Amino acid sequence: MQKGFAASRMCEIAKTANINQALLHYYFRKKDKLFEIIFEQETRKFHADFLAILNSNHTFFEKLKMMVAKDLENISSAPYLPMFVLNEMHSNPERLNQFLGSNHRHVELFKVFSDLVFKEQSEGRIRPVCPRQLFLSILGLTMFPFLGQPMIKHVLNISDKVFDQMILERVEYASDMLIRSLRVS
Amino acid sequence: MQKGFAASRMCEIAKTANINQALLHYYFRKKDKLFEIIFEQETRKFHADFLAILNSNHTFFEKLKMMVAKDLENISSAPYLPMFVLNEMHSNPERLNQFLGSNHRHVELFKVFSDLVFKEQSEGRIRPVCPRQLFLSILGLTMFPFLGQPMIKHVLNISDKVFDQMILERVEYASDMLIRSLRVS
DNA sequence: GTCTATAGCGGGATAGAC
DNA sequence: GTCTATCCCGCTATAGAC
Repeated sequence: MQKGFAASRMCEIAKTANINQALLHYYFRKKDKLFEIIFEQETRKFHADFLAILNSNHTFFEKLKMMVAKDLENISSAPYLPMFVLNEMHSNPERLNQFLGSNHRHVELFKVFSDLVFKEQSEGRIRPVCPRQLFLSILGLTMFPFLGQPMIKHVLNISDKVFDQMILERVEYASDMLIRSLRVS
Repeated sequence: MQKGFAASRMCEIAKTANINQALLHYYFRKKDKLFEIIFEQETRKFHADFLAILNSNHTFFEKLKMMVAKDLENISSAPYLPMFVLNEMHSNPERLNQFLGSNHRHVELFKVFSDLVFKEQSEGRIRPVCPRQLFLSILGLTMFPFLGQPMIKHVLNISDKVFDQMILERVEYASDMLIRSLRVS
């Protein structure tokens, strides 16, 4: 996940797993196949958590905060995942169809979100807003710190510890920002 | 820039440039060296534009909007750049010191931004806010759509044309969001 | 299932003619 | 400067013993 598909070496993966390179091939056949399994597995959790929150009984603003919190929590436990997934889709867009093309899980997820936004909007609880822009903003606010982690640590001139602290504080900061931008007053 | 360092092929680069692979090596010696030149060159512009805006005579909110607009404009003309830069720093953090370690351009840029935020804050024109969090938010709101472009197009189920339109509208959306979150009222 | 050894090729880099 | 031909290493993948 740290190095991405092309820069990863089968022998290095085997060594890290304390097994032989031949054994690694015995289990997964091909590097491609190993990749697909990891990719699919790691992606699934995000989808499930988001959907559970959207379908819960909380207010919209509560849901927003929960999404931000859960997203930051999930990524924190696998900080290389966002870059891994997004980079692979950049350098190899065919993979997209390969995995997401067949099932429409993700498209459906956004539809649930979008319907919810329109409902809140028509009932006057939030300002008029484009659901797409809002969705991108949520993901951008949570995922970007991890996507840019090495550069950010350098530019902000902070240690690993301060970075982690910043991520903890980001739940409050990002959800507050989203909510302020949506309030009708 | 699309495929990243590891997945890029010298022969493919040569073919695209309509030259011979040997000639490519004649000019740049090594793949590494070619990479460094591109990396350094492409990174420079962002820094200069940001600094110019921060040092201009506009109000803070105007500056915010200009930063968002200029950032989106710059990235739009090189949509693969953010992923190229950030991914390379992920998979090969040593490069960071190699390029940014020696000169402190970027650290200084953030200091200018940070000082400005504190000034606005102490003079009561914006709510108290952590400059780091705000800085990350600006970059996240502008860069994420490009970092996640292939996945976003799929999840939102939109065409290239709609995506481009969305980016145009994002200047208003993102700056509005930032400003709403900072207003004192 | 787990290992050693190696096939086989893709790709970076160079030699050397022109 | 520009080309063709080629070296050679690194990496995926497999063959085959145990």
